[in-house]
Amino acid sequence: MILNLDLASEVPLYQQLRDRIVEAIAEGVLTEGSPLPPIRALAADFGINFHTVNKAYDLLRQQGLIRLNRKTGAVVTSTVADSPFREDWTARARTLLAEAVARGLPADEVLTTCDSLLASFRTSHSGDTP
Amino acid sequence: MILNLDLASEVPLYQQLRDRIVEAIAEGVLTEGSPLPPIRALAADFGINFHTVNKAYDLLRQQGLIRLNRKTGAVVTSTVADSPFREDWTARARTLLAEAVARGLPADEVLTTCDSLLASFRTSHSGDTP
Amino acid sequence: MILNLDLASEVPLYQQLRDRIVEAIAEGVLTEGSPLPPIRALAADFGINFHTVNKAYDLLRQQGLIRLNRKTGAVVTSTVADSPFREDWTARARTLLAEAVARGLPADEVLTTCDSLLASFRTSHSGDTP
Amino acid sequence: MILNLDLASEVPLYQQLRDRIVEAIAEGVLTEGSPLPPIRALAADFGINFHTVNKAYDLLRQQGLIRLNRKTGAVVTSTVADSPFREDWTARARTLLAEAVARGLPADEVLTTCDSLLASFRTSHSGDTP
DNA sequence: GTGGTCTAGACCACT
DNA sequence: GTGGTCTAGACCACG
Repeated sequence: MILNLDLASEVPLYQQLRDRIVEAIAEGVLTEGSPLPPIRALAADFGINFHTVNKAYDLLRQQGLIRLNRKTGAVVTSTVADSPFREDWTARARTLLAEAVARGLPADEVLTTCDSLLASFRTSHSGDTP
Repeated sequence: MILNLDLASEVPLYQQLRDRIVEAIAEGVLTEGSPLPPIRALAADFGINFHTVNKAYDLLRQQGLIRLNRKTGAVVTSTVADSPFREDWTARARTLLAEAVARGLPADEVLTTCDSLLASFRTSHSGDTP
Repeated sequence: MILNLDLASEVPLYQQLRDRIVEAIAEGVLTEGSPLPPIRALAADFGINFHTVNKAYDLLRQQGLIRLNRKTGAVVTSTVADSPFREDWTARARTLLAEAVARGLPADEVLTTCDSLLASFRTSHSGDTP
Repeated sequence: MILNLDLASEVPLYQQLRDRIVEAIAEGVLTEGSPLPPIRALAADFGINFHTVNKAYDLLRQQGLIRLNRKTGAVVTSTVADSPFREDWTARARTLLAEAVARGLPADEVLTTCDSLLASFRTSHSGDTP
């Protein structure tokens, strides 16, 4: 698993880390039961504070995407999207899509982009379980 | 134009305000040349400080969505999405879509949701001039 | 004389107008004694308020670049840069050049750009009086 | 780092502050990674409100010259001039140079002044690490 | 102890 | 009557 962090970005490191891991899960690179690297190891890899990694893992735990355990470390869990999540997500998607439309992107181009992005997830995912 | 702000939200007020206005533009409720309410008037409507509204308007100005003018007030401008915006937007969309997939939402359902949201923009927009 | 105004720009119209006229003088398109278009005619050309043009002309008058007269209209005057102007200009140049350097432009490239811009003025100017 | 602000100037304080910091970066007084004074400390130094300093810092952040962080405070970042900046800067340089020429400054004197100003940046910069 | 947000209220420039 | 600037002071989030 290769994660790209941008140290110069405006986005907080823990947020980037969470985002990259979420993307890895969506892509199927990480599946249910997959172990995540130990916090300290990952922190050492990036040369960042382990508290930062800890915070990212904690965010993922709160969202039910991983389980933290002293023995097993952090492992990916399977989740079902509950209703509150759907509502929240749809509201955020609404804002993001609105931004694209307001900035002049044609709706069909936006939808095509979404489709491509989703396809990139599906492809990598389906490849794992033939 | 009715804008919903959540005073108890984690999201800063000025951010919410910006988001609601972006959505209004996407919906076609606000079109090129549409005047936005004066800063102080809008602040009074919501019972918030005019500096907060000012910050939201300033964000919109930075993104080229509105123009601020002492004479004419704030008016919506037409914009064309430039290349940096497209890249940035796609990256953000990627993260958002990944979150949905990682949380267990089927890709086709996600795409349907996006389509519906985009359609809701199109509908309101085209509905203005039958 | 063709002046390009950007109605969508952040820069005030009267400022743009002043800038374009200053550039025309530097280029030699307008020389000492050249008449400027009547305020109302210029305003009509651009479809802007004549007060805006008036303000631009007034700025130019304050800086000694033109003379306003009921009979002759606005005519370009020859000026010699006085000491206060030199100081003020140098300070502004310092800030502008600093911005280029701070943003990573190499000093020699910046100087070359300045040279090219100045050459473009010289060329047009010298062509008028062979 | 000594910054000169003119409280009586037409130029907004936050703008002056931004300009002085940009100059300090160009001079090499501030280099990549250099910490800027905390907003409130700088405000106290000048006897101005911290919101004013905040606005100056925010401008610098928007232009990619500094990074703001709750942990590390404000630090100078290295930037590469992108194409839009180059165009914008050249347009502004054109106007500024035109003003000098229109006011009667000989082109070669103008160029010499630019050269001197740029040299003053280079000198201070290279002089730090002999 | 840092920057970020929000409130409150002043005066100014422009028109 | 508009947005723009500046001051003053509060509380919060982050680390």
